[in-house]
Amino acid sequence: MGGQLRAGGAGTTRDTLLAAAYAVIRRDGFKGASLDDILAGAGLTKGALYHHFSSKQALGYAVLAEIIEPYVLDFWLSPLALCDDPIDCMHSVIGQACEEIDGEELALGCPLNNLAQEMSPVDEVFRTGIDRIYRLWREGIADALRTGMRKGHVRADIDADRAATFIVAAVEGSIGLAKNAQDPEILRHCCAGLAQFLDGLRQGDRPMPVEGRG
Amino acid sequence: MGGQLRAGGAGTTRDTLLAAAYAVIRRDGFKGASLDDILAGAGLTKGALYHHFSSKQALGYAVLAEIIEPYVLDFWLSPLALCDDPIDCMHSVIGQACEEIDGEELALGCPLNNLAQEMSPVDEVFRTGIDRIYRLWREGIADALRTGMRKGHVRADIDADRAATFIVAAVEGSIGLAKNAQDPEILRHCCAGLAQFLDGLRQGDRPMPVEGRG
Amino acid sequence: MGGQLRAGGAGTTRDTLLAAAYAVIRRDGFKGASLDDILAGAGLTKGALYHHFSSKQALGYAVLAEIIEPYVLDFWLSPLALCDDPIDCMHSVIGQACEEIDGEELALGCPLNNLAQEMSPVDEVFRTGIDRIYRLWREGIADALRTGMRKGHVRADIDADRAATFIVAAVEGSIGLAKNAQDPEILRHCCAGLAQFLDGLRQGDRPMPVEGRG
Amino acid sequence: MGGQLRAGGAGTTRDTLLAAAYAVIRRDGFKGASLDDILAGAGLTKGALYHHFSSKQALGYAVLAEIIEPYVLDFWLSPLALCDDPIDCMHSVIGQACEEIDGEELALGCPLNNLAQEMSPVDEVFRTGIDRIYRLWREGIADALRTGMRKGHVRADIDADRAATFIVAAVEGSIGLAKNAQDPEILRHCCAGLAQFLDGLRQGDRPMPVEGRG
DNA sequence: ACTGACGGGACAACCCGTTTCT
DNA sequence: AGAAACGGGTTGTCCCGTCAGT
Repeated sequence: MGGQLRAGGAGTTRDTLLAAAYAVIRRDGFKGASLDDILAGAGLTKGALYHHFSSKQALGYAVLAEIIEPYVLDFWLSPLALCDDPIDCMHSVIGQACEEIDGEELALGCPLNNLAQEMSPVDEVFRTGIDRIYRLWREGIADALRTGMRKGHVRADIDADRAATFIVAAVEGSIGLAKNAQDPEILRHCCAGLAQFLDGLRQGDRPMPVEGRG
Repeated sequence: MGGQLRAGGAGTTRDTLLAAAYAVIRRDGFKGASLDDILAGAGLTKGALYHHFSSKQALGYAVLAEIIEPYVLDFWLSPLALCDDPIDCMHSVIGQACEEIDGEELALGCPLNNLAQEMSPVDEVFRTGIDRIYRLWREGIADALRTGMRKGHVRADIDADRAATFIVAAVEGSIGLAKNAQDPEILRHCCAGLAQFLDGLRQGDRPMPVEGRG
Repeated sequence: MGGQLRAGGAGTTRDTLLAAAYAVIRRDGFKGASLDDILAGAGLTKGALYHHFSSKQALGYAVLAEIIEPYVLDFWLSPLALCDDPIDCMHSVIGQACEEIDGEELALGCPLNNLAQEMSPVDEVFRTGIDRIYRLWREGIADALRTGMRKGHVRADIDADRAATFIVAAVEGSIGLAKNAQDPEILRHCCAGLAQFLDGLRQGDRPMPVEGRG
Repeated sequence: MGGQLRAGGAGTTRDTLLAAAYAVIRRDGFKGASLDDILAGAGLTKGALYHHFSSKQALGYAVLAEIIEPYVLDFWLSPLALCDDPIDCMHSVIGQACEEIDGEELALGCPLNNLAQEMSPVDEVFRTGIDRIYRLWREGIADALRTGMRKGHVRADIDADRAATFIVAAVEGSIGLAKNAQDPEILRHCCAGLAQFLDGLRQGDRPMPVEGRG
């Protein structure tokens, strides 16, 4: 494809469209995102959009696969590949998430969860693409937990797949709750609960006592 | 609201509209729900709707306040008012939720979370109404945990508000994850993780061992 | 239906829409007819149109069934029901058509043939509806010819169905040719040829000599 | 036109475009034929098209003049130049047309008539070009009839121009009627009627008896 | 000679609200 | 109280034409 010609340089028109679409979709949802808004944000016109994408659906699928998927997997999984103790690692990733998500970012929620709740009942392609990301996310955590078991950091009597699934669910639920409350305090409380659950997975049985009441 | 005037009689036109709106909104989201679809489901016409509600927004707010709020609070909180041990009680409520949510119900997700993720960033009235329900839900659980502390069923060194917030977040996250996966197994795994967290709150320190790997 | 309420009075909104659509479709074809043009001609708006018709297709089908079909059948068949000699009768109908079709009317052609040539290869519903009209038209002529045979006006050794089919084809072909030429002379020449064919069907074997050269 | 410059070589890019455009226009009409479809069929892109043709209209005019005109005139007129008896000759040409036009070909109708009915009221250049072809067609038949008169094959008391015009009209009407019916039987019936008309033009006055009823 | 990106406009479909009338 | 007609606006889609680049 002609795309190869400029694969080296960043900032193709296609990338501009994806970025603008990502921003509007995140704010207004997929159905609520108007193409005119996206195009205004990208500084382009209908002709450009329909040259690169056959439909609004196709644009949305590309945003999911090329923007959201790498972002989520990179943020949550790549630290796990480098760390020694997966529980320590997840603690720090969650802490980082709590810090980064503030102000306007907080009110927008998780782009993956937003799409999932809106589109999965009505669009099978979206649902499949989102399911793929969730599966990779869960498998990445489960693999890290199993590695941690072999190294003696994680209790061996737990089911890594189930724990990973619950961790993902709790993360998404926490962000979603804080998004609606528009209150970073809520997010921190949830992160504390999640941290408590993570500590329950540590080798050495006895969970860490919860930090004193605020 | 005017609904109180005819609260005695069942099956009013207003109730029919609310029920039909609830069904369509749950499936298609609020923006995606067309008034024509709702009206067709109710067997009524525009005139009836705008006689009872001033706008689509007003209809949505009424669905939230009169259908979703009582449903959520009744399902999750009323058992806690009757039980002795809140942790046992929540175990059974969660178990009930896991059983009830299957097939088509599973794919539709939690009506409260659906509305929250879709509307809270773009409609402040919705956000406030949803926030109210989440707050009541969290307070109900926190109150039950505090009562359980006094009775000696719950560890005294935890923060009841934080734990309650995390529980609500984990519940919504679990349903949301299972909704996208369309897989009741996912929901059961998440419930097991949540149960594990709940057991960590028990007086008597040592968490229940997780059931053996499937 | 509510339509019964105003069935007695002429000039319903629906009729206005049909008439305006007929005019624009006849001029620009079905695909070329813009809804905005039709609505401007009717003095109405989108809301009115989509209240009465579910789509542009549905509007087109209604124009075919409620405007074009009665017009064609009434113009060509009702005289045959009253006449004694079908060949005399068709002579006069064809003569009437030649006179009526002039100027702007000539350049627009036959509305039935226009729709047939444009839509029959790409829209099965149109094709079926048009085929129905052509069938009724052919059958009406064939019945009249058979009646004429019994009365001794028409040769008994011809196939009435085949003759009727050819007559319809020749009529449409003649109008179509004159439409493109925008020349009423062409139409008159064709009508003369058709008249010659009709005379060949008369009882008394020997065809009328053609009128002398122009 | 520039086409003459490369008339010697077959399979030029220009010819490819014309062939692809002819195929799509025949199926979808001129307005309905999208340039993207034509280009996809030709395996070329916009740049190639607008290098050879200044607009979609120009492409259509070229299809008419360089594809349709030679095809129609060659099919209908060249046999007449070789035959001795024009009526015998037309019988065989019509019979050939009846045999060749079947299945998918039947449903597409006559490319000349298709263009005429769609475009002649809205595009004067098309109308003129089509009129030219019809005129040449009619004149070719009329000339053959006049030659036949001199040789004694054709009745001398008819107007050759009028007869030729009616023959062309009847041919187009017959193909058009069969196209809509999607029934080769209709076409055969019409051809029989046309054959009957042709026999009425023979020297020797008495028309051939029609074949017995089917 | 030909490619691909892009501009800009038009169209059908849909949707929410209002109003009139029964 | 409710049915039906209608207004007015927005959205996704598609399509023709141009232009810089090779």
